[in-house]
Amino acid sequence: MGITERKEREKAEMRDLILQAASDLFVERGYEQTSIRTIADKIEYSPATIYLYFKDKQELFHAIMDKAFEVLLHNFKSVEKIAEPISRMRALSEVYMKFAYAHPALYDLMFIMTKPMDHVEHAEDWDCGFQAFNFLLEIVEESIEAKLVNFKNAHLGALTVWSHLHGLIALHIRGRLLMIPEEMHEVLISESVDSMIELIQIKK
Amino acid sequence: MGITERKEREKAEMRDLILQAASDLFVERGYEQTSIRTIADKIEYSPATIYLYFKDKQELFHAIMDKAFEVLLHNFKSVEKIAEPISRMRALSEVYMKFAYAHPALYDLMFIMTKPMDHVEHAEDWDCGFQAFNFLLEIVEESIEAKLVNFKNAHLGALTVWSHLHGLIALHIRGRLLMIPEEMHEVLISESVDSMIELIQIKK
DNA sequence: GGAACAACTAAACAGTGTTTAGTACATTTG
DNA sequence: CAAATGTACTAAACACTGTTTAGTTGTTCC
Repeated sequence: MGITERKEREKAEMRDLILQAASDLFVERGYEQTSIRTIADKIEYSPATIYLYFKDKQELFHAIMDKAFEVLLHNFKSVEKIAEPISRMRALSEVYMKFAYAHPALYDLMFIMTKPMDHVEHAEDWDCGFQAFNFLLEIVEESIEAKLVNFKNAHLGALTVWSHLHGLIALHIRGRLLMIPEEMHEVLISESVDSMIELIQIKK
Repeated sequence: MGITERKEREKAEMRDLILQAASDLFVERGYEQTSIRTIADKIEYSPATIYLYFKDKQELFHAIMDKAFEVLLHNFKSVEKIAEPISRMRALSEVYMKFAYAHPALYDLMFIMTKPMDHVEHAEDWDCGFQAFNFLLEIVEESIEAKLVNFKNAHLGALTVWSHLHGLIALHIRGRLLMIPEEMHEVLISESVDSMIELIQIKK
């Protein structure tokens, strides 16, 4: 019965074709400028076809977000081999920042835009986000146990680190750092991350 | 010649009427759901009239943002009387957080949304943001001079504090804290701010 | 009273996300 | 093999969006 398998494969390929075209257009032109019609044009199908593979535009962009999280989580895994928790936290922060700078549009989709999250209310619907957060959470737990860091609990520590990183990126991506000369941005942001990781450590 | 004055006053009143209607609709239904037509309906004028007072939707929402910044800056002024810089920074942070929680839609407009900023490229076009940042900058400068805080320079300190506050609010407002139980959010966020202000101080 | 000007609007334009009804082809069945 | 079923796709429409144009109405000025 190879025939149904072939159909399934073709279906998956078509889904991927749409996803890839949408992702490319989104990265180069943004969300608003990526209309269902422009995606359809790019893959040379009619707009209605896209609705045979995705419920609506939101679901399509949620799928793009999921793929982006896969990349981020894959990058995260590269720091797992670092034994010392503080070094691992430093490395994780760097991977996170690098991802944001390499793919600002995708970062936007994952952590800033409302659109892909509008119908996500429960944690189960955002498994990818959960996994990424757990990565940080475990590092903080280990750091607390090793008395390297002085947070009341792991959630507080993880939230503090994450919100600092996110705040820097979000203000930058959304153009709110106009009051700081542009040539200072990069240096200042990486200095801010460094100093934050210094500050949270317990002084000996 | 009171006649031209009356006309000017009427023009300003009409502008304010549009602004207020748009602001109300935006706060209760969001940006997308606040169309030029719904604003026009609310004030019982035709959609085209709105374009006699604002170049486009973006300019209209930029004006709403400006008004929101006026409120924030007014709130900021209430901490000026606090002499001790660290206490003043703590108070400023609280005012900032309280504003964000009281007016999440406006906070979004001021610090997250791309729309009102799309045609703002130079600092001069964002005077309000500049003023708000300076408020924090001066406190950090004073704290550094008094050796209460150990940042290399004031810009680094201000960016660190602001991005942390913004990160917490932005992740919360845009629904990215799903991995943390909702009942913990408020406590955790205020604990995070407190601990940050503790950490940046020089230990004696 | 007639000209100039201002405020306002109806209607249209080009775009959006999405749905419906129907076509054309591949597969399965009698 | 021919007819029936099922699947993939699309043209066209619907109800919306921001914005512009041309034209109407009413006020102000000489």
